[in-house]
Amino acid sequence: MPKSTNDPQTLNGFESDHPNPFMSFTDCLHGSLDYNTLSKAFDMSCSSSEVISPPLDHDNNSNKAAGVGDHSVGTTSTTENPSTPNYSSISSSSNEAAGAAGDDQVLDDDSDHKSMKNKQPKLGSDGDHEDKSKKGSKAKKKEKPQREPRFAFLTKSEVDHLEDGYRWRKYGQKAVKNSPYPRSYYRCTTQKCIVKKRVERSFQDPSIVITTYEGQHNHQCPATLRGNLNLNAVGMLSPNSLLAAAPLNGSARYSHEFLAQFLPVNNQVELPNHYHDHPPSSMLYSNLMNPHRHHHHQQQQQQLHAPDYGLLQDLVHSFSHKQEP
DNA sequence: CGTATTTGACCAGCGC
DNA sequence: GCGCTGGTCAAATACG
Repeated sequence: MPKSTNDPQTLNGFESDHPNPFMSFTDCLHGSLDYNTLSKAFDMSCSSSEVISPPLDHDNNSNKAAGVGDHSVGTTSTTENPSTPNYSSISSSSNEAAGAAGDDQVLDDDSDHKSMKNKQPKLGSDGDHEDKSKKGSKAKKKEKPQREPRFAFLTKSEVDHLEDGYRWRKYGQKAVKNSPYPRSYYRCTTQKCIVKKRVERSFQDPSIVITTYEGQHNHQCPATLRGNLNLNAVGMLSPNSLLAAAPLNGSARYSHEFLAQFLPVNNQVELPNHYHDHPPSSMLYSNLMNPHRHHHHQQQQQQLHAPDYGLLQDLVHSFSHKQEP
């Protein structure tokens, strides 16, 4: 799985020493970034900024799902093309929020209960009687499993499975309705770590990959441990690949503040020359927020504006609205 | 041979 | 109640 080491951004060396107070994706992923932080961000946005994103649920779930899909995970072709930065967006949702908003399934939290559920008697397996007992317990009470926080990264990349410094094991793949691209399900391979992630690719804009993380890592980033700072999540998902951010749940709202937390890098890191041609996230970010600037990036925007289905659409629209009051 | 991926089946939730 | 859909499991397979 670690085959795919894409990450165009590793080059930046951004996080290699992200000296700042801002958190890296990695931080976020392994929990350094307190969920509350995000919540706060959202709260702020809620109170201070306009709603740019409709609850995900307003659309049909399937559509959302349809919008994106993924394929090969393990790594197909890692296109480490420094010249082709990925643009990604981040979004998050909180447990409660998730449930409350009745958000859709793409990010749906219920994946948890599903996992809890005891499915599979499956052939061969001893599941039979166990299953029964399980069912019994299930029947007793289906205490809702607590939902894990989720963060979605909208990434513009040719690589489906973005290297984020953690090790993932693929445990499933499903075809996405209305999309030629499947959705892949991954689980952190670290023991006791329940973090999961879903990778989907927009079929309208196949260059966009949506990675949804669920839960927080309760361990150090393997890459970091190895001393390979370049493998930091941020490095992979890269700041320069940030496209936009959007909350996954209906209750959350976008905000500059929120985004700022994920798009800090630019502010504190000096970019390689080639980034002048391919401005990093912040650029894009500002672009998203201020469409009238950075013309040559409007392309990206347009892609995003395209009536996509699914999460992508939501995300995109959110931004669109935000931009155009 | 151990580990990771693929793939079909299973299950729960939701809408009708 | 039925069918659809998303999410997960685990046997089978692939890969090193």
